[in-house]
Amino acid sequence: MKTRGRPKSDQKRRQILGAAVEHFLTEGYGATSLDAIAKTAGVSKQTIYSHFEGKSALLEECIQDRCRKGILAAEALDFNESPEQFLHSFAARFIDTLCDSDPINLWRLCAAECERNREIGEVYFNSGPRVVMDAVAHYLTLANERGELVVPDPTLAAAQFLFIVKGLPVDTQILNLKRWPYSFSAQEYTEASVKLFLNAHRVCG
Amino acid sequence: MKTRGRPKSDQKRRQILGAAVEHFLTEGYGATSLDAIAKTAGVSKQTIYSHFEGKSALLEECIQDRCRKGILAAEALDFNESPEQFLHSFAARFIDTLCDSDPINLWRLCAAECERNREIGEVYFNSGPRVVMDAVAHYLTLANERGELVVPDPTLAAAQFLFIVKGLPVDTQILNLKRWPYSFSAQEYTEASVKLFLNAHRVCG
DNA sequence: GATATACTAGACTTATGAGTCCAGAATATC
DNA sequence: GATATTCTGGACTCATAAGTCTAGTATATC
Repeated sequence: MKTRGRPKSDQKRRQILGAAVEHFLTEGYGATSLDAIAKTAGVSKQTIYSHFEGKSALLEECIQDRCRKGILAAEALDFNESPEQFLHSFAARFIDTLCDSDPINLWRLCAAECERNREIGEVYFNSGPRVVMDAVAHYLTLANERGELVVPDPTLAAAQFLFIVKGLPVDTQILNLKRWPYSFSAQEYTEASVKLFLNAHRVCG
Repeated sequence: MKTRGRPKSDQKRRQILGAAVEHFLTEGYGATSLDAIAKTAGVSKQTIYSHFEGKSALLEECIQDRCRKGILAAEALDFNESPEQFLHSFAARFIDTLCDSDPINLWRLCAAECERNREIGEVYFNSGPRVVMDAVAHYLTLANERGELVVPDPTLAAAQFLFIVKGLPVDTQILNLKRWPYSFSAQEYTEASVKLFLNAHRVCG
């Protein structure tokens, strides 16, 4: 079903979305102007209004778009690895992904705006954290069935694992501290956290 | 050493700070106007500029002020309790304190603004998280010495404990989700997290 | 009482930005 | 080629807000 006249360009739409993400992430919602987005996108302001309802709707679509792209490459997971292997490599990659400036700024943006726009929190949670949690929970279910770990509630355990691993490095990054404020290194923390988790769930002979 | 003329009123200063905190926390930095703060404080705009350098400096002082007041009542801790008692009650109170709308909004505010104002992150960390971490680390040191728990690095372990306990409930609150998205309750999560920690650090044999 | 400073109320400047409007050029369908 | 729609570029409206200024009043010290 084609309509008369010139069709809207998907190319332009992507340009706008890309420029908007860039500005929103680095400058925040309030400090970003549509004129700036238009200029960066190489597009006239009117075109933005032709593709999106307004600034707020544009933000929602940006979050959605960015979450989809930002998901941890879950396809590369090997669910047959031992708990030690799997959780260590998962933790390392998870932290590596999350502590980049883009995901950090995305979280800042969501945290700041989701009080005034409730869709944002939903969109973020469902396309980000939820997916990662499900992947870990799936592995823990398997490990439990294989008798490698004792995990009565894999979903709960997955949440615990992710929060203990990400909590400190991510919060530290978010606060933008001038220097690392702890007596231990980031790597030490990650490894200790994986060990803590394994230790708590190990099979007692 | 008194100066000539009418002295600046500390009362006015507190009024301004109180009103500013209120607006910044509920509306965010960008959406708060100095006119609104002046009106709420019952003070003229000029008086704000007489007490503070400008909007940005006012924000810094607000964060500092709010952190001091928001610190968990650490004085009521009983370091002689058993690990089970201490950690359970600590976790419950910690979550209770953090999940109130004020601390949540304070975190949102810090997260959003500390990229553009690096002092904010420092102030927040030192007057908030640092203090709580130190208290827990102190208890874990004692418990380790008493042989109740095996805790090689109390500071690191304290961080792990706090992040596993707070992570899920706080993040959920921040994202402002419409309904609780997990298969377990918040209370179940907290208790399971304390147990996980105890289990990993328990004295074997 | 003289003087210096704080405070008020509101006007004022300046800038910025969301959203609209329009005339013309580009690109699609019929 | 007629027609419908998009895209452009810029002008335009309207609102808001940071920060300044001023004239008058209040409150402190000397």
